[in-house]
This record gives sequence, structure tokens and C-alpha cells, in this order.
Amino acid sequence: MYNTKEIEKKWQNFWKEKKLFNASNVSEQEKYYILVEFPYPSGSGLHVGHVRSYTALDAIARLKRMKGYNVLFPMGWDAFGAPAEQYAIKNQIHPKIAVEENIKVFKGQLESMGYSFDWEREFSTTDPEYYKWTQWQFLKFYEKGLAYKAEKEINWCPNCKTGLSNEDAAGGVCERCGTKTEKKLKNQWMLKMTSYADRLIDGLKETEFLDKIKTAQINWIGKSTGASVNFKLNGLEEELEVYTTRPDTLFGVTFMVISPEHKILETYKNKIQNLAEVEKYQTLAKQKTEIERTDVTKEKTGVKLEGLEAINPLNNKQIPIYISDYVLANYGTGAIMAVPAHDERDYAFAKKFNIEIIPVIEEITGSPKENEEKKKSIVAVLYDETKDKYLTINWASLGGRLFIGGTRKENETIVECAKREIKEETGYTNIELITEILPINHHYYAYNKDKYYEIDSTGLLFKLIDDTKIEQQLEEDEKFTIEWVDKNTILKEVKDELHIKTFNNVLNPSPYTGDGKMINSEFLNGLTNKNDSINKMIEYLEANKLGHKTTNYRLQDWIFSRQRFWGEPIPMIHCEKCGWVKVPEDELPLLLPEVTAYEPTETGESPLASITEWVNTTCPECGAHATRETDTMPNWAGSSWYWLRYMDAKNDKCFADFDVLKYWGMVDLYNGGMEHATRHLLYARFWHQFLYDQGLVPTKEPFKKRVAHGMILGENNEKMSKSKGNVINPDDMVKTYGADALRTFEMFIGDYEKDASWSENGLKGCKRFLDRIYRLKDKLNDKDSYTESLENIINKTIKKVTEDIETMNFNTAVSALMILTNEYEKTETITKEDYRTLLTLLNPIAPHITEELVEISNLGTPICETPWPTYDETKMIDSIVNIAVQINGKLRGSMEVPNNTDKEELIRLAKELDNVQKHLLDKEIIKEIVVPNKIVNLVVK
RNA sequence: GCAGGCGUGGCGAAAUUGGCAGACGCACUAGACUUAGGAUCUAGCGGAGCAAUCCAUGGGGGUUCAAGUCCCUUCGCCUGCACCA
Repeated sequence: MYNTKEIEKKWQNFWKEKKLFNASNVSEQEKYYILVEFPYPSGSGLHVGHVRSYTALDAIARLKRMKGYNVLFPMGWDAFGAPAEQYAIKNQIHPKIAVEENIKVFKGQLESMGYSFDWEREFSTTDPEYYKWTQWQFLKFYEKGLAYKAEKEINWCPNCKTGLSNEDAAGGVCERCGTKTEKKLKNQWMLKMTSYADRLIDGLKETEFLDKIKTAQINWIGKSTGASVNFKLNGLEEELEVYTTRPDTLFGVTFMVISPEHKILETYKNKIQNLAEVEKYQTLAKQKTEIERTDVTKEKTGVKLEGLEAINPLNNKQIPIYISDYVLANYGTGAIMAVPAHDERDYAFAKKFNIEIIPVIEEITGSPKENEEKKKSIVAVLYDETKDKYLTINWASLGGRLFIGGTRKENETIVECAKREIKEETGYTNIELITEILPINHHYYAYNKDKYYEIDSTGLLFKLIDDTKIEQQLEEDEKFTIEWVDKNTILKEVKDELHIKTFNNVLNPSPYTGDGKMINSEFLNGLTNKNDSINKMIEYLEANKLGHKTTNYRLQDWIFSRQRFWGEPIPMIHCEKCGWVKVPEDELPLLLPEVTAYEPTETGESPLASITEWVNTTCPECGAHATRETDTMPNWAGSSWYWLRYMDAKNDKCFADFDVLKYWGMVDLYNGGMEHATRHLLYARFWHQFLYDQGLVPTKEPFKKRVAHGMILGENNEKMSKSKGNVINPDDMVKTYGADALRTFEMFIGDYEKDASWSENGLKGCKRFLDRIYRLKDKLNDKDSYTESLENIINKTIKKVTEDIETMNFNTAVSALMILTNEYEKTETITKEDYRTLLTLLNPIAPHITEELVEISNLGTPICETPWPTYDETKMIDSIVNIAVQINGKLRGSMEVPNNTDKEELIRLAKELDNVQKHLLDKEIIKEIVVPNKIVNLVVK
């Protein structure tokens, strides 16, 4: 019917020659900056996933241009990094050449899709003219003290033989090859990202990122507020500093835990009596991978330090210190105060090592009243293992089924009290204590005494050893029967809040981490609000110089060194005399040397280290012999400012002219994968905020709106991969069905943000749709304006498609165009204007075929040079509307009436319908509901 | 465990935000044109029923004249973070 290949080539050349998509840096028009993450030009070429996001943003770019915006929609290459280096090693060619080849292929594929990129601004991060400025910006970080060299335990990938940032080694696995990472002490360049932690959180307010992206960033930064508290070491000057978010529980501290790497272990080596055991544990901890160490499900391990003890600064009690790998060296101070009563991990550790548990917060049940009488009491659960039943006392109508309860007498311990109550009320004497759980603060009203009570109730679980029984000693008002029942009966019949809660707690003892009433805590006792308790404790700590309020972050500084060849050389020189010295700015770019071997070395040094003629240099300060830094920058460096370069890509005086940066401002719409939500997006924002602080860029935040596309899965619903053999090559699809069909299908495939499965039949369907549009040209008549009967739907479709593309609901935009096409097909003949509008609306999604049809049908100027159609609301009003008629909410009929028929008339007409009359027989209408132009609902009895 | 999201035909999905559930497309069925069909056109297509009608948006409950949409509860799936003190 028509040759897609020829048509596509023809129009791609047309756009190119006319330079239609080149943005201007000087314009009266309003600007709109659309950015899609630039690809890594890998050897395997374009993926159908790229097609989805590029087409989506291309559609928006084309629409915005037709709406009169000065649109910047650039494209470039993120080409430094390991894959190019691997490829170069394997094929023994320079990575630069491999990258050039790949870019050529990739660019050809993008051009074959007809994207409206501004190719005049194209660059690669590997171009010396580009990485000159990446290096220059690094020097700015260094000048401001935000780039520093530090000896640090880093994540080391033994397979890639390079260090990784925390972001690249999330979960203890190398992001690139999946190898478990190790810890390695290395001297690294670091960027002080932590000093921007708060700004990175606050700045999100100025953006319109998707909520899930904002949340992911906030989680990654992991800000928490709490207190730093100093614990004295018994008999020593030094204090052990801990970070806690729960200073309110300080009176409940019964031990401390430090990480196996903590420095006091080295400092007080000679004080530790069980050093051998401690060192053995340290070695074990080091050997574990990050994954093994942070496995939440594994049992707690640790060693008690003999010879070192800490002192709780609040009550001067001596408490033991343990080392355990559940305390991380790199968070907080690497040491914690442990409150087993109110922390899951400390609780598990205390249970395992049999450490005292002191409750300081009581859960509150019931509702507190004024003038309550206070009591201490117990609730005891007695379990008979042989019968698998629990002892209850049944008060029947006097209070239902309960466990044994009672009030504690003066000088009686909790356990004594419980045993006494069991004996008195039931007669059983041969019992054994299993568990005692944390107390509950319970409030209730006693009818028999007409009094409100506040009780501190401790729950206990006992096991029956044998049936030995003495006679019950009951008081006169104790009229109940004792009954052994199973668990289900209890869950069904025990209604009292305190008793059922106690039952659940004794069966499943756990720390209490919620809000409650403070106990055992001197000046905090009685407080019931967590924040009040925390604030009061911090006041106390600060007044007594025992600690202070502080903030902590999960985010750490950015490890910026990589031991690789294919990256930007870090422009620093080390001089024996002057220390670290910057490469002078006029010597930038500091080029990568020409070498023959790119393999990473076994020593953990970058391949650059072996190129002595490059490494050896003179100190720019004193002229003495000096050596260059041989590590290179991470892959993320080049992508941390590339959107700025697009604005002024050919500038050789600075990275971008300030006035140009001001004109383009923030990126209006930025699309990329969800996998970059916490890495690229955090690095880029940090970098940009730094440049803003230096007065180098005019906006606080780089990106206004960030959206993320869903993945295109294989036809079998699995992620496309070579090994699964479900990879779809876009080139093949373009060859068979044409670029327009592929573009249309990927827009129609489903919700843009959700994953979608590939379907070649679906693609065929879209090709059919385009063919049907093609055939419409044979229905053209010679009239100019819209066909009257189509005016309504045309205007509606213009509105729908415009809104849908702008809000990225591409699937419904395509669907609306299909509906319009169906209408055209049902109409005898269509006008040029009818046809032109349909083609224009489809043009952002299928640009080639629509332009071709405009030309061969003589519809006038090419679409890309004419404005976007507007709609007329008055033409969208339906003269006749369909009204649904319901009786009691069930559909019983429908009717066609003129628009805006009044309520009374609608009810009258509704009642005339045959089926309605049938349902009204012998019924009384009690209510008539009318929603004009929509529905009539008659409520009958 | 915490946070965010999702659950609608055989499949991908719509639903003007509380107003006729399943638009549009795929697959399928029947028919037409045809030497032929991976072309095109016509009709059908959630389930049950001859029908009137009834049942259906993961399950249960509620609010309402009216619920896919709002509230409570429960189950299942996906994503991110995860011994972060």
C-alpha cells in the first residue's frame, strides 16, 4: 500500500534540512526544556524500552512546539564506564574507538525512529571538550573543601577490581556484575554529600517529582533526630559516645553494644581480659559479606567484653559492654546503648545473653479518668501442657471469662503474688513460672465497688506440673467456676481488654516499642507523650553536660574514586612538599593518555598507575617532582551536570553561559528509569546545588518534574534478556511495520508508568490502525470546513488528545484517535479539514505517515510548520443526551432527550417508559433523584 | 518489619473522580468478498438463562437513592529501604 521506509527517510531528511527542531538560545517564545536520560551507547544498541520513553517525550516535544514553545529536546551520550572498557579489553581496541562505533549505530537507530532531537547540541561525556568542565567542576569542589581524600573502608568489588560508592553497592552487591562486595581500606577521593543532606530533602519541595521518587530519596538520605549521650567507662577517662533516637528510654539501658570495628577495642586492648575471644569475633565479622552481616533473620551473636564496663550517666549503674555485628561501624558512633524492653534487636540480644530487662514505658489500655484509685496487680495464665488447655475463671453474667487476677500486697513480689492468687482462687500449687512480661498500665471501672482504677498489671505465664490441689480460699463475693479451655475458646470468649492482651503477650513476648506511660525513670515518671519525654531528657542531658540533641543520616559522603582506565582523570597532583595540588585550570582538560593495556591491576590500582611518563610530572606550586592521581571519576560524574551543557553545548569559554542558563532555567520535564531515583538523581541534585552555591547556575534545583517510565517486558511477561531469548530488536519492528506503527503501539501499550508486556499482535493492530487512516484519503470530498455531523466529536477529540499527551496518558490519546477514525469510516465522505485535524492530532505520535498524507492529499503546509488545533467548547455540547433510568438503583431503561431537559420533564418522561411502568406497578414512589443530562433514579417501596 | 503502589473479561486496558462497568485494541467465533489470506468488510464476544431477569471490578462488612471509585477489615502481588540504634 505504501512504503514506510521511503516515507520515513523522506521526512527525516526534510526535518533535518529545515533544522526544524533546533532550539534557539534567544527567543521571544516561552521556553520548554524536555530531557530524557541520555543513553549509555552499548554495543547491543537501542532497546524497545528506549523507544517507549523517547517516543513519549518526543510526542510532548512536538506538541509543545506546535503550541508555540521554544522547545529544547537534546540528546547525547553517557559513554564513560566499565562496559566500554570491558569491550575494549576483549577486542583489543581503544575504548574511544569502541564508543565512537557504538554511538554511530545508536544514533542511526534513533534517527530511524524520527525523534525530534536537537542534534546540534549532541556531545559525549567522553569528549575532552566536555570532560574538561567535569574536571573543572571537581576543582571547584576541592577549592571549597567538599572534595577530600580519606582513608576509608570502602565497598570493593573483587570481580571488577574497583571501589564502589555506597549507592553502587546497595545491598552489599556490585551494581554492575552482581558480585558480593568486600570491605577494603583505601585512600579515596570523597565528595562531601552529607553536608547537603538537609538541602537534598528540603529542595524536593521545589520539585514536582512523583511521590514514590521523593519517598525513595528521603528514605535513602535517612534523616533521624535524637541525642548523643556519653557513657563513662568504669575507671577510665575516656567516654563512650552513642547515638540514640530514644533518649527517653535511658533509664532502661542495661547494656551497651559496640561494633567489632570500634576503636576503643584497639585503645584498651590491654584492659580486655578475653582479648583472644574478642579478636576471633572481629575476624569472623570481617570475613562476612555485607549481605550475611545485615541479614535480619539471623540470630544475634556477640561477645561480652571482660574488663571493660560502662556507667549509665543517669543512675551511675555499671553495665556490661558487648561487641556484636548488629551494630554497624559506619552509622552513628558505631556504639549503642541497649534498651531491651523497648527495642526489638536489643530484646533479642538480651534474651540470648540473658541480660536484665528493665521496662521504662508501660502500654496504656482502657481510658484514664480523674480520681482513679491506684493498684499494682497481676494477671496469671496457667497452662496445662498435657491437655493443651489454659485455666480460666468464669464469672458468667458477673464479668465473663477471665484469667486469674489479683492485687499485689505490700512487700510481695510479682511472682509471689501470682502464685498466691492461683492457690487461693483455684487451689493449684505445683506450678512453674515460664514468662513474665512487661507491665501494662490499665484503666477500668469496677461496678461492684463503683470506682475507677488505674493499675500497673504484670502478666505471667505458668506451667502446671501436676494436679496437686488444695481447697480454694474464696471470699464471699467470689462466685465463679474454674474451667480449663483451649486457645480458641479464649480468643472467642475472653472480652476484657487487659486479660486478652495479656494472654497474647505471654504467648508471644516482645519488647514494647509504642507510646505509653513512663515508669522507673525518676524525673520522667508519669509522662505519657513520647516527644515530651524525649525533650525533657535532652534538656536534662544538656544541662548536666552528659549529651546533646543531634541529627544523623544514613546518607554518606560520595566515594568518588574508581580504579579504572575509562573515566575522567581526577585533575590532582601529589607533591612530597606541597601535598595535594590542583592541576592548573589552563591545563584542562587533563587528557587520558594513549595506552595499550586497560586491564585493572591486581594491586587495586588504576591502570593509569603503570604509565610512568603520564604519572610523573612536576608540582605546579614548587616545581619539584610530583605524581598524578591515577584514579578516575565514577560513571556518575559525567551525568551529574550534562543537562546544563545542553543549554550551551558549544561554549569553549565556560561550561555554559550564565545568561543562557538563566533563559532555560530548570528542566521542565525529566524522564528516566526508576533505578536512578536514588543514585543519579541524588548525585545530580547535589552537584547542581553546589554549583548554585558557587553562583555558577541560577536555579536551586535542576529538575522541575521527574517522571519514570515502566519497563517493556518480553512477550512471556519476563524482563527481556539475551539468555531468555525474548529480546525484541526495534530495528526488526521498524523494518516490518514501520517506525510510526512501533511508536504508536508503544504509546498504546498501557499506563506509561507501569510495566507492560510486548505483544507483536498488538503492534500489528496499530499498523492496521495507521493503514485505515491511510485509506481515509480516498474518502476526501472538496469541502474545507468540518463536516457538520463530525464537528462535535472532532472538538472533543482535540481536547482529549491535547490533555492526554500533556498528562502522559498516551494510551487513551491513541484510543480517542481510533474512535475518531471509526467515526470517519462510518461517514460517507470527509472534508480536508476533518482529515487534516485527525492527522495533526496523531502527528506527535506518528510523525512520518501523517506528514506524508498531508502532502499527497494536498492538505497544505506540513504539520510540523503549523500550529496545534484548538477546540471550541460550544461545539462540544450534545444536542441530544442519553439518560439512564433506574429504579432503586437498578437500570430499567434509557431515553434520548434534548440537552438540559428540566428535572420535572425527565421524571415525567421516565415514568412513561414501558419497562419503568412495569416496575412501578403496585409500588409507591418515595423519592425521585435526578442528575441533569445523566440519570433518573426512582426510589420505590 | 517499615514506606509507596497495585488487584476490573481469555489478554493489554478504559471509566468525565460517587451516576448506564468493560470504551479502545488484541485474541477468538460466525458470515461476506476471494484461486488464496498473516488482506479487507459485516456481526458477535464477562458469567448464567429461551427469556424477563439475575450475578459480576481479589474476599468480607459499612456509608449512600446510587460504590470499581468513599470508610473499616482481610487476602494476594509488585517496587523501594531494611539489624540505621
